[in-house]
Amino acid sequence: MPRPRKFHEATAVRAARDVFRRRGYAATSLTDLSEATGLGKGSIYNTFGDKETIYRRAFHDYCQESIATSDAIFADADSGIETAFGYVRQIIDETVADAEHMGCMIAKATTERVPESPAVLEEAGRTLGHMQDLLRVSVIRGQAAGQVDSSLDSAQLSLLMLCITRGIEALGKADYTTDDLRGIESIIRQLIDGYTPTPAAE
Amino acid sequence: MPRPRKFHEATAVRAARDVFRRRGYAATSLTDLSEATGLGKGSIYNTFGDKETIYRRAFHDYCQESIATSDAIFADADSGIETAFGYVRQIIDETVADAEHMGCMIAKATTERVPESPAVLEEAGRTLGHMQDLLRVSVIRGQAAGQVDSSLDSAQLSLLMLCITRGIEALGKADYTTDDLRGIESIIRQLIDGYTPTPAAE
DNA sequence: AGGGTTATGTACTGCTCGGTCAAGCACACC
DNA sequence: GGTGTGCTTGACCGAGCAGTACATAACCCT
Repeated sequence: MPRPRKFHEATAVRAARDVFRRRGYAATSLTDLSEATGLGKGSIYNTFGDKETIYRRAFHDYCQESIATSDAIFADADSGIETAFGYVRQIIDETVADAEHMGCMIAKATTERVPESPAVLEEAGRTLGHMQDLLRVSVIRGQAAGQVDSSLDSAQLSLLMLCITRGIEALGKADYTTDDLRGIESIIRQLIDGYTPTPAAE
Repeated sequence: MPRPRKFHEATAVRAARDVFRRRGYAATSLTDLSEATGLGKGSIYNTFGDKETIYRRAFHDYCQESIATSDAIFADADSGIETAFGYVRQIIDETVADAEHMGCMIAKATTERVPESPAVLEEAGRTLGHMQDLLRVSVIRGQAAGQVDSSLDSAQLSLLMLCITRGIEALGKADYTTDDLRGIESIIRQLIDGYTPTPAAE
């Protein structure tokens, strides 16, 4: 009986997400969102509630998409540690390809909204945790396959790699070149490949 | 002949800096700045010009202070690579001690203001470049002292370490624990210490 | 075809924003 | 101690903000 919506909710969320990603939370006005989504303010409030809620939806959408992309990369389980390097490479490619410098929304969200918004912190933490889990599986398989020395702590190593991806993202925003970022990938690969435990130190 | 200012300019900049660091650029109002500095709006405009200019001054101040702190750490030239690890440790300590989650202003500035503000990008790039230079000297000395394998590319390795500090900063905002961050320090140290070039791969 | 229900568009609210400005004030110099 | 300079104060501006109210429109079901 009710009048149906004439817009697609997920599409609107994605449009809002891109605006937030470009401008950040505070600098995005409802008018911006209205223009980007094509919805009137009334519809926005009717559908989502206030600005904070739209942002959360948009951020959630971004995180889900990131997770899906990563899952796809890590689906190739047989390559062991190579899969993890592939993920690092993917982050580099994304960073480099991001000509508009929108940047990763997880970084943007935590930087701008934490500690003000616990919901953002929680979603970001969960998403990063997922990435680390994927990396860790890859590390462990690499250890099983003899690609990675088994004495290395897989939790620490996977967190290091997560940390490096976050760092790459940050450096990308400061205009470091593709070659610079690839150099990071290459040296960490070299260090992991060339690691042999010394008898003295554990 | 003119009436002298009754405030200390550098003190006002520091107060403004802290507000910007906490709230970010867009979310900081002139009223916030006025309250934090104790100056009237008129005085602020008279002294600094518009909001953008105050921000740049504040950011510049932050970068200078970061550089000074880092220079002090790296002044101990004899420790070679240990100095670089000390720097990483310092970033961890800062991140952990930052109970208010203000975060590093370089990260905040590049995330929020790039590409909109080229001046911010430039200042951030210069500051990060300085850090990398310090790290690189430390790496090279470490190689000379036999702490670090000489076949490793010092530019790449120093950029990797810079990258890791940026990553640590980012993870800190997502509430990773002190132990997690220390684990990152420990594993990168282990990788560098335990690296031996394989005859096959360079 | 009509009615119930919800979506939509628009005008509007009260507020706060960044920024201005004029009037007075305090000091260093004469 | 007067005078001029430029600092300070606080009222003020138009614009844009997040959010609301309400009349109207569109659809499904009966």
